[in-house]
Amino acid sequence: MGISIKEASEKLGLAPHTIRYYEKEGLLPALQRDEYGNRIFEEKDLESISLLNCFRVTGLPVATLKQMVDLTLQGDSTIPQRAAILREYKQDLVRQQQELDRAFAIVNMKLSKYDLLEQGQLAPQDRMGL
Amino acid sequence: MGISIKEASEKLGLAPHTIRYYEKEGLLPALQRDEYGNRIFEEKDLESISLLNCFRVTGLPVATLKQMVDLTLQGDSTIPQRAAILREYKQDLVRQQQELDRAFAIVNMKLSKYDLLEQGQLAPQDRMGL
DNA sequence: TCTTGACGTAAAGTACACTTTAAGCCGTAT
DNA sequence: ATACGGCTTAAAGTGTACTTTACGTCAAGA
Repeated sequence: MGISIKEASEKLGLAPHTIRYYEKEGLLPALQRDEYGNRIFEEKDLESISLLNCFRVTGLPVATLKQMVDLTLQGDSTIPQRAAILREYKQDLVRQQQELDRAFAIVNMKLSKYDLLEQGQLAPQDRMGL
Repeated sequence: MGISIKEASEKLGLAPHTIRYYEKEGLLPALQRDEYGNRIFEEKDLESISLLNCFRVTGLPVATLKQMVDLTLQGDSTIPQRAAILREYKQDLVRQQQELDRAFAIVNMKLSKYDLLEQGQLAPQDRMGL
């Protein structure tokens, strides 16, 4: 049925330690164990972890994820609080999007400038920092 | 002519300490001082710091920024190395862009689902984690 | 049987980027 | 004249998210 932490780790691209850490922090409250106490991962667990990881790598702190999980365990009455957290998080995603756009623009500009310089097409006074 | 660290800090939205930290790490090698040793910031310094900050908040480590600054100080012969760093960084920006897109999609889906649930329009079995 | 490898826990350690602390100098306002 | 606010330095401290270590259990293969 379910898979081991090693297999889950490989499917998710996360270290086994990181998954144990997430469980210890209360991010995976429904994880099953086998007769020896080993964690068993089903498809829904992999999806949960993948979602947690997606939010994590885009800047949502572990503590906030924990808060969301706890609210979810309390039932539908906490939906307004969860929605509030998500709306704030979304604002942050927008900010990150803007920063990413700016970084892209600068990198592309510099890379084309480097190309021209390597071909000797650009005068020195047209150069810029970094 | 130039402005103080306090003013620069306000213009950039960075703590004065952070700017001093960047200078100490070698990220600002050309910063001028006044007769009392106080840092003086000109427009080009603000631009440099703003660029450094843009790259930083989009995941480029301080150590890599330092590497770029050092290479730049060595002249045009290091352009190939700088271009290589920027290309790798750009790859990472693409990865971040994808993660951001996924996070946006999930957040939007959840927010609309919350809206429907609050209106009692959605059956319980249609609900999802978090 | 015994070693190997994967799993477990708890706790300490690491990496990164600041951030705070401590101590001191400088020019102006009271 | 002396206290205040802003600047300086060097070094220690903080927060976050892992990551590593140390130690122990278990089941299968040589």
